[in-house]
Amino acid sequence: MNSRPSQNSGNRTSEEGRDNVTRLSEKREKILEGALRVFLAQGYSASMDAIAAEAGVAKQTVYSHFKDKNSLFAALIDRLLDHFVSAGLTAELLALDARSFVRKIAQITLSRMDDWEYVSLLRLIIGESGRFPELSELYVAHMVKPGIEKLAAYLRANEQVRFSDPEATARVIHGALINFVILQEVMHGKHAMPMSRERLINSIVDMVLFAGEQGKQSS
Amino acid sequence: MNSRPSQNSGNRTSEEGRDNVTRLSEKREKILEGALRVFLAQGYSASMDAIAAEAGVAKQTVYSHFKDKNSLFAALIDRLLDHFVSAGLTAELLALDARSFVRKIAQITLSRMDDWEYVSLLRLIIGESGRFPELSELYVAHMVKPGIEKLAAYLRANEQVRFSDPEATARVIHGALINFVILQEVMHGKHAMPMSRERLINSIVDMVLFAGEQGKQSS
DNA sequence: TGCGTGCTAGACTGGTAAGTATGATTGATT
DNA sequence: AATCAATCATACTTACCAGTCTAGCACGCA
Repeated sequence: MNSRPSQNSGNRTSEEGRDNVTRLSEKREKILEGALRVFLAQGYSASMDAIAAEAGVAKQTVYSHFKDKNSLFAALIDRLLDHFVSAGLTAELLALDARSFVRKIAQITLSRMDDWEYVSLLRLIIGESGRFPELSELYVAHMVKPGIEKLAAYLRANEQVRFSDPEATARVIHGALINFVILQEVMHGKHAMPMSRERLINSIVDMVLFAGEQGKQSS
Repeated sequence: MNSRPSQNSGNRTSEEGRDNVTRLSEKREKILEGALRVFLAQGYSASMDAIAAEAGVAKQTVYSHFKDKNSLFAALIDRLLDHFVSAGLTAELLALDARSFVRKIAQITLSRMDDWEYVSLLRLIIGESGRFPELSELYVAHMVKPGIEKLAAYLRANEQVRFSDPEATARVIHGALINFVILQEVMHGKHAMPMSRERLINSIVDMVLFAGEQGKQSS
């Protein structure tokens, strides 16, 4: 179990002639990558020995870059949240008509179902939201809130649809999408209750467009 | 930390004259109740000593009723799933008109936000869905699938609405509701992005009714 | 050449936890 | 009164783990 030979046997093989700063961040990078794999696979209970081994680095090196397990974990989640912050929702999307816009948003959101890292991160953040409420609040503040707000802003601004409460409507759309990811992938529901993404997307698009249309006619 | 005096000091106080079977299940019950509080509060990493102490029972007694920690955990989750299996969705609800029906379903689902046990169970099952995939599959099979199927059956049968894909529509509704619980309570999002249940419910009801109406007119 | 820095492997400390073992107590049964 | 089964408190074994410590190695710099 811990008989990992660890390729680099204590010496710096000649091919690394970079400056200090670069080397420093290289180790830090390796540690974060190892921590990513181990934490996402095993949860917070993963051992620091396992992380050091996975990173191909001495345990002491981990502690020279991160104060303790908590700090490493928090730094990793921070990093992951940065990485996943929806770069989507910008510029060209906003120019789309309502039908294409909603469909595109849905496709982008659901495409993350294929990303093991994203699915594991979701599970980890929800699972540790008792022990680390700050981290789940970070997730909400950095990934959920901006996404819903942009979606709501689009719904409010677009001429083709009108909702009495665009904020709440945005939540319905977002919730339907994210919960699909949680049900199918995080909770392994795809075997017991399979459903194609297209069917979900079509339903969402229909509901939004029909309801948005209706909103225009009344009031 | 473990200086808990444990009221009952090794003797059965006279007021319990029940038969063996009753006493047996009484202990088992106490253990499960202690395990419930401790597991839901601390997650699977809770210690067996803590559980025994919380249950007011000797550790050995725990092991005489449950093979090991895994079995106790699984038995507890089973029990909790049974307890939460939506007794709703029966009889009188089905007789309601579409608007009242959807609203009622939504209110029932969201009312669980106030239930600490339900919120903690959700967090626990999702968090441990990596380590215990069977349990999350149990959750899906026992709580999610029946609920969505009943909802879909209603949508399919009701005359007032028509959807091209009632199954998918049911998922949208369910996802919007459950994700609201997860966001607001499990992930502590209610401070960063507050929203009243009524607003969400109104949006869902509007979307469902407008879209269901539209489905009738076309096709 | 010699020093400092960042790293390495590995041992160690102190604490916690799962599961087992022991021996006593108690109430029910015979 | 003797026995049995369930329970109790406590201590033990084994294992893991966070975090520290040691001693040595390799590279860069002066």
